[in-house]
Amino acid sequence: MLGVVRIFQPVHGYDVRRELLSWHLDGWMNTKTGSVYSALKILEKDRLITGTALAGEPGRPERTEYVVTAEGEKEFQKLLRTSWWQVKRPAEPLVPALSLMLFMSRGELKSALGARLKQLAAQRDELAFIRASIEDGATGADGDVPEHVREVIDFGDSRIKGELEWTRSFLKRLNEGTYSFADERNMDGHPRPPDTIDARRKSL
Amino acid sequence: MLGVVRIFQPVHGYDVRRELLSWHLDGWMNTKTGSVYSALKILEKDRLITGTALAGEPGRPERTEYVVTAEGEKEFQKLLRTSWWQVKRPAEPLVPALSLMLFMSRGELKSALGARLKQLAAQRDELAFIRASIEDGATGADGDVPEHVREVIDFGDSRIKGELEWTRSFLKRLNEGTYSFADERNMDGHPRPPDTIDARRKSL
DNA sequence: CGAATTATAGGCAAATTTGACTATCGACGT
DNA sequence: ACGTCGATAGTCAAATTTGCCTATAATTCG
Repeated sequence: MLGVVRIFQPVHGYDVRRELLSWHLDGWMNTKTGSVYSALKILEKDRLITGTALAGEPGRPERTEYVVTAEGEKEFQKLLRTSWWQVKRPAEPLVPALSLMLFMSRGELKSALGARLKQLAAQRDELAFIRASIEDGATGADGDVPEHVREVIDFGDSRIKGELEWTRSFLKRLNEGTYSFADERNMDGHPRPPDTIDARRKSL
Repeated sequence: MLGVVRIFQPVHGYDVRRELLSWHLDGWMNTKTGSVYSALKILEKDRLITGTALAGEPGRPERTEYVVTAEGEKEFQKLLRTSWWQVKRPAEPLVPALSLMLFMSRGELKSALGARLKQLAAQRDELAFIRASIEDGATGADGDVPEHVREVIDFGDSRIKGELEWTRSFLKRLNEGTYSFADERNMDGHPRPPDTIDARRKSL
């Protein structure tokens, strides 16, 4: 990401990785270690940044520091502004599974949703913890995480709240017997009546 | 995606694309035309599906139909269940821009957020429209979209609601003068007082 | 001290995705 | 009868990403 270089320049690849981690952006972007270096190379090829090989210090000759060029600065502003002005839908990892939900059994699906509720709650706790570790008025001038990174946390938290709400309402619908699952299909194609009656039948 | 083949088998590549579109999954998954065919080839290589070349009909000899193997069925169940039991965080496209927000001006950011609110509202309207086009009790047996696809819509709608809430609260914070933007930095490094005072100063 | 682990720095082959392209058939208007 | 447009069906090179690998300094720990 061009922006990271823009903030921390001059930087080398390892710095970029480190800062992405320290701002806790790794959970919301898919940036693996390897892709940082190739991204930098591509940016350099496109003349948006320029790299200088640093040999200086004793045993560490292999290090390339990058700075943003004038062209890169222009491109950066353009990218930043379109990111803000244009809403882009993220790829939701649950959607494929959701489309295939009828291949599960109603019982397992309910259990899985319960597990998801717990995991989502745990994620929110973790976010709260990270948020609390950001100092009031931090500017990022020292090595610290600047205050506005809290917005990243809050943004994520809101999305999770949204998913929590949907999960609860979906669970309610499942309990009411909505939909006909793979293990419930009988002649007429209607869903089976809810659990109480099933249980009675079983006890016969 | 293995699952799509599982539902519609036997299918060929073009079918897969068509069904993904008809279920409106394209907005939440990143599946471009080309990737469908390579995905099918990989699944075939791994023996999860088997393809049969169909020449039959007049002018269209090039067509390969796929069915899921026994192994593929097992793998399918495994993938489906881990997708449900394990919450995975999506890559949020706004997060990079959010981290770089201080490189914007407060004014433009507020305008952009206003535009986002409108776009998000429009997306919800569109989702409502699609949702309404799904018939009650549809099973997907004919060419229609099965009823449970509504859950996909509702899931997405909840995420959007979450983003809407955050956007409004962020806008409020911006109006209160929180954070110090690139165009607002003065000696002491503190944010400027809120708009009212700015306006007064301007009128002098 | 010496060994093991962690932090620093980066490379690269293989897998995957992208996006633009080819080619045929049928329907439609003119 | 002809050109065009959209739907059908799929290919492929180039761009990108992934995972795992190398190597040295620094730090920890019994």
